[in-house]
Amino acid sequence: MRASQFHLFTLKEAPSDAEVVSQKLMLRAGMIRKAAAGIYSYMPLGLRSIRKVETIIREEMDRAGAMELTMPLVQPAELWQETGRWDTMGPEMLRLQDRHDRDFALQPTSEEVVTDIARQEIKSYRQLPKNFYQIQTKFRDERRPRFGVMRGREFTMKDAYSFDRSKEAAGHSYALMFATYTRIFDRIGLDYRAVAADTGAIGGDRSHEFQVIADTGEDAIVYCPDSDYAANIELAEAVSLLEHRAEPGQALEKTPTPGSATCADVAALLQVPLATTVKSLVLATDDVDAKGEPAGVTLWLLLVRGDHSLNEIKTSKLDGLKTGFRFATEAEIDEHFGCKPGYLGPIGLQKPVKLIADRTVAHMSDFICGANDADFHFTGVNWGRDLPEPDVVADIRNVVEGNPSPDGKGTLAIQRGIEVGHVFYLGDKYSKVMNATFLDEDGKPKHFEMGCYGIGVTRILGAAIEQNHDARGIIWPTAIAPFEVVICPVGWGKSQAVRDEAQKLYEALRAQGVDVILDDRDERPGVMFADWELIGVPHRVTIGERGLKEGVVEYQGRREAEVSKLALDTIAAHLLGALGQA
RNA sequence: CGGGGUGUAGCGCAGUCCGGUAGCGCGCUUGCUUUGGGAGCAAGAUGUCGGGGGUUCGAAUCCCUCCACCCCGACCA
Repeated sequence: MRASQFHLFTLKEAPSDAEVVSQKLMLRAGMIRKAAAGIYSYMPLGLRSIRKVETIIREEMDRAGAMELTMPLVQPAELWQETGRWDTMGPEMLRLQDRHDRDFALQPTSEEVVTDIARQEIKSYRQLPKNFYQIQTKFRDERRPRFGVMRGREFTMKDAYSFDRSKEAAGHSYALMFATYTRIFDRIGLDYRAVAADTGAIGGDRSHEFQVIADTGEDAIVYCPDSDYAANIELAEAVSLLEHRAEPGQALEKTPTPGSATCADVAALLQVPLATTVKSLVLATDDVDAKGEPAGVTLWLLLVRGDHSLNEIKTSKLDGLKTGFRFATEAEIDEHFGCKPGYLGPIGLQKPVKLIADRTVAHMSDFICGANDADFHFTGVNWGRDLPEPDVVADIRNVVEGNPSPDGKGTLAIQRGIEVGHVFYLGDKYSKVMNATFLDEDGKPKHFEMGCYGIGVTRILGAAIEQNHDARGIIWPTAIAPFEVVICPVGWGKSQAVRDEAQKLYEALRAQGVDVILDDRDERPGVMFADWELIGVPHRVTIGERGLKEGVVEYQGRREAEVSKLALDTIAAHLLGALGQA
């Protein structure tokens, strides 16, 4: 490719509405252009990187025996009504009508369509296993699109769906996809980690996320440096930090704590460690009677140690809270506790509430909690003596750095991550409701055991940049760079020797299959260097008259601080070597 | 969806309080000079001042209304 024929358009300043670094750099480098909130055009430069990601995914999916197809972007409401998701998906799914007023959805995902395909096409266990995938545009009408391509509304996703005859076979499909994802992300060349993940609305018992490590990631991932334990913080198990409860050593005392409404304030005021305090959080569930009519409200008091935070995902799995909960209103709190938030505690309630203690809290003694009296806390509180044992003891907190690993092999560390892939075991959730069956060996119909596997293609670009950039711009991993090598001739317009040598090298590299661009725009060197550093091409060769007189050209890797001079006749081999290693 | 903010040239911004010929920098076009890290000089082009309505002799500026976009939060296969 010659730069004069390519559409290059770089900006010195990023549009003011761009927030994260990947979004700014992609806009400045001319890779994307915004059309509306969360909706982008992929310009030729950006599309080149997209295509490289897609190619790697295709090669590895095909290698794993999966088959590519494409399913419709506009999907009929009937299929979504079959699974009930037409009603449960909410406004995240964009709906539209055709000229006959029939309802359709822009696909946010394709379980319904693919399950419909399977039930029509797959009749026998002899046809199993099968794995269908597509690389397709998705649309999710996010309440708040942000971070450029990291959380867009329209985006490209590879979604795959496996069909198996048994749970055991589905386990093999899952393992194969896990291994395939590992190969894909290894090839792309990003620093990533596979972590156990919450299964969310899908349910099922197995799920892993592939997280690209970046400080700007939206997810917190927990891992143990001394073992292979790794999980999303939503899921990561928090063990009790106290082996067993110590005997009471202090008397219960009501202590004035004026103006100290948070655990941190109380600990500072009383000059005790934050870990001796207990935080009270109040949730509410709206009860219904047998007829489905509203039947009052149940309040739940959740206790976590003062330096810990509530994990709402874990909480939502507890009996009684599975069907949804909300934070209690001030009126409800006042009615049950006789006190405003800030000084709440489990002792001296006006009305009964369900008491749930975190594992660590259940083992604490001589702790400090609110006294249900404004500007007062209890100190020296002990279970059994000062208040009854909690109704439920459960893991309801987020782990923090340094906690023991649940596998008992060391302590936990935490990093931020960007979710770029997700593998799910679905079971028969969709095949059952859509009555998708095949005839098994025994002649009886059985529901497919399914799995689904997503990769955010466009998000990978954002994640790659979040992880790899400097003050000058993007630093692409070679595998997904829009170009592998750029040749910058200095004095293109006036030096025949420079033109000749630049073109010779360009042709030689092309003949070797190198993805090279020749900057024949006759720009000044500063302009060329700045553009290509912004765009992030990993290898640059500079050819000028000055060097040619000595028979050398200059090479600079995008990550290298210094240029190195190389003999003209060795540069092609040097580049091939550098690319081979990448 | 709740709270906050911003809309003026392709991009970044000033002008709005206090109404009176729409500006600056970058980019773009043309010419000359220059040529190893975002060149200099000169001459140019580009705006329904987010939309609609109102007040006024006169509105980017004041009032009403709608819209878009951004940030924080909540939400999230």
